[in-house]
Amino acid sequence: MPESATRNAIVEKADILFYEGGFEATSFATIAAAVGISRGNFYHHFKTKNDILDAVITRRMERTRAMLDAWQAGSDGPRGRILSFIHMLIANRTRIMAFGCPVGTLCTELAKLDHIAQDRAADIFGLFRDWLAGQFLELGAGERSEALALHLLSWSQGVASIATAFRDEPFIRREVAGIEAWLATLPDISRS
Amino acid sequence: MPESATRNAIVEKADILFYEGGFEATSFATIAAAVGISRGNFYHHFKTKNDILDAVITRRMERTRAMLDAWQAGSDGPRGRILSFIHMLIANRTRIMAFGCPVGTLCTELAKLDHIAQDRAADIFGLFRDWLAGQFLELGAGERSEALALHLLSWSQGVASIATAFRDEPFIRREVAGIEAWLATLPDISRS
DNA sequence: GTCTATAGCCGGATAGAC
DNA sequence: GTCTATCCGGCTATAGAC
Repeated sequence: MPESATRNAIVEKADILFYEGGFEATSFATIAAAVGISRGNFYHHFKTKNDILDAVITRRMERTRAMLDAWQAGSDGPRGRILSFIHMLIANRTRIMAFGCPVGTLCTELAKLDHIAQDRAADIFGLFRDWLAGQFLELGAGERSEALALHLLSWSQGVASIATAFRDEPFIRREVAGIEAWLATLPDISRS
Repeated sequence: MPESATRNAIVEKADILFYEGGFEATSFATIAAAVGISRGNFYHHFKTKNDILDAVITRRMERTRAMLDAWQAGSDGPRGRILSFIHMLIANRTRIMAFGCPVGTLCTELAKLDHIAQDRAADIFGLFRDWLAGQFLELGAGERSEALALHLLSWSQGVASIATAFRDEPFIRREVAGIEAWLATLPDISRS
């Protein structure tokens, strides 16, 4: 996997276009035009469409890890770090109302296509799940940590889904407030 | 809109195929083959792909209304009727893990395609929202009824999304139990 | 109403010149 | 590495026979 400015540009644009328009609906021609290269050049970097998808998922994994690491480095404590996760819903609200959650919508589309990369896409969710479970563990949730992580992941997915269907921004803010209230009810053994 | 056995068969198969494979990925040829007719015959009944989508959405609206009416006719009281809604997650768990929620995934796909029928698809959610709001109103939730309806709709969407990504049936059952517990915490003024 | 045949376009993918 | 040119197949959609 050699570093190449063109290759990086392709993956970056494909990432955006897959999110905004869906994987299948995004053609090579669309990506090539967005990058500003010919279709022929495209095939020098990626043999098949699945190769691009693979690269996009890899990119998303890397960026997700980097984001989680950055949150981890912030000295907010587990509760503050979970809030960082929750507040993505507010920060990205406009794009969520237009296109849904990037991870959830990709997983769903790949499921319907019965695509080979299904599980790799779900691994992005896995990064969030494991990181959140780590925070809940620090809060003292013990064995319930992973269930709580999945619950919170699921909650955010539901908010994204309904927000997309109804383009309802107040709904997002109301639900985020609800999540914060829920989080506040959890005991914190880390403050002792 | 004349009644026709062939037309009905087309809409019925298209409904299933759109759900299982997605709207855009499902071709006329696929539907025609599933129904057992030629593509030419197809165009006698539907001029464009959007026409089929319209018919599918109309069909889903009708079937949703019928289902909600049936639940309403059951004499369980508002809390029992809300449980009927929740238990769809269990009853349809296998298909949800494979293809997600029929309504949510359609709305999301149409959003990405920036499709004209986006709002009509969201109207199916609207039927559930309004019906659920009616139940919460009966429970005495007053002005909070619609927010509670959207919250429950969102919750079920989140469960469907995560269940699809991880194919995790125990997760579905755990979350359904969580929803039931949440429902039990709501006061009921209808029993007086 | 149902069929066959076909137009015309666009998708992914390849070959080869520069 | 980048381009142009091109192949092949599947797609939506139409025309017209039966």
